[in-house]
Amino acid sequence: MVFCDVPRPRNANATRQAILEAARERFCAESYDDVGMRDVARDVGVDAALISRYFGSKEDLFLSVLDSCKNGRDLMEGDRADFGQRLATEVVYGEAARCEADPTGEKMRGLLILLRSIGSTKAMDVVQRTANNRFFDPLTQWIGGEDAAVRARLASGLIMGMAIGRELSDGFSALTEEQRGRLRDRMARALQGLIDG
Amino acid sequence: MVFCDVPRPRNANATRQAILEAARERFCAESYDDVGMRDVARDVGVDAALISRYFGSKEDLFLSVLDSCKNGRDLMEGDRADFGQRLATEVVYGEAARCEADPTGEKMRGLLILLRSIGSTKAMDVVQRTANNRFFDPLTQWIGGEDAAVRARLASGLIMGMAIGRELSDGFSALTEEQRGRLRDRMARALQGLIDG
DNA sequence: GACGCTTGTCAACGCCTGATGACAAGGCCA
DNA sequence: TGGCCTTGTCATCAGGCGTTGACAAGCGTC
Repeated sequence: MVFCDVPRPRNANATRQAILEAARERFCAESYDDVGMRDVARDVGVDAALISRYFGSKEDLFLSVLDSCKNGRDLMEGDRADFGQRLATEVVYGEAARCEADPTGEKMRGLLILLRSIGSTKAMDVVQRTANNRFFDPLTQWIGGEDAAVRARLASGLIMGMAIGRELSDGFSALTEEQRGRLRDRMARALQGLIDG
Repeated sequence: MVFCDVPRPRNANATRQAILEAARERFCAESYDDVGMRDVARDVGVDAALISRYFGSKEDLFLSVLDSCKNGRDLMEGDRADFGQRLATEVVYGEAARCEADPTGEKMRGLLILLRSIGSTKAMDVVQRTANNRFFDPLTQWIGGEDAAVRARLASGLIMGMAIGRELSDGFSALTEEQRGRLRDRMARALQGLIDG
């Protein structure tokens, strides 16, 4: 992209932060295995060796990225009566809906990264742990009441599955605009039903 | 495992079949990227070069494996009124439930392979195409009626998401036996509701 | 028994990956 | 200006991958 840029100012903190952000974007778009240290380094305009020095290993970088992401708890902030609608909109419309409550899609980012790297045996430990600590458990606690654990599993399953279905079908491009709307509404209702009991 | 076996009888068809089955098992347990040609070859007791000769490339092997799996349509055979219960049992209990209708878990295998390799950019094309041709489309057609496409998306999303949730949490091991039962029942009801309209 | 096709092995190639240690250059301080 | 710690680069390593073409061995046929 930029091959005649001014040299990066010597600032370890800023560089570290830039690496973290570039990695976050990469891990959000590709799986753990498909993201290369050299790719991230190129995005930042830095040598790959520097990443190793700052973050240790690739797995540590992945962990740092996950830590830097919004907690699953952030998905639940806001009016409880709107939870289904909010989540369904985010999942069905994806980036297109990022204008009001979550302009950058930041709240979903952590979950997206986890979903991307499901299946990678190298990242499995981290993915499992993070999914439980930062997604399933907070959701269970937030739902509360009778059968909270069961309902949380169903809700998160629906969210994850629809997010994946969206990936598998190019953002539900085979559906008409009207159908997407009904998909959103049905999903919202299903989610809300799980929240309300 | 077996280092002093009798040499494999010279039978191209049988060898090809053995490779296909070993690959199917591998792709069912690991992602496209994590499965190595040498791994599959070792399982069969054959040199990796032979796989390349028989199947062309790794991607072709993956495609052959998917083709050899039960079609998504097989998931829907059986009593329509039991669809939710059958699928929910399969997904929630996994291998433990493979005794009656689907003793080998064969019917779910194709879907599992797709889920495992979601996220691998190298396999994405094949995964997308197969998911649509052999899973989404048949399900939509089978559901039929008003809003079939939308309901099919929701149903498949729920199935995929719960299957992934099961992977992420070691077969819902954090839930009690009773909770797993309720999870199954709730999921069955949700699915059946989507089928019935 | 020798030819010839089929079936399978072996060694190697080119490429890519994450990681390492030696080295260059910026910038602060005396 | 000269030393020194920090920040970043470069060449390189060991290891893994899928794939290839040359070679060995089995087996039917003449």
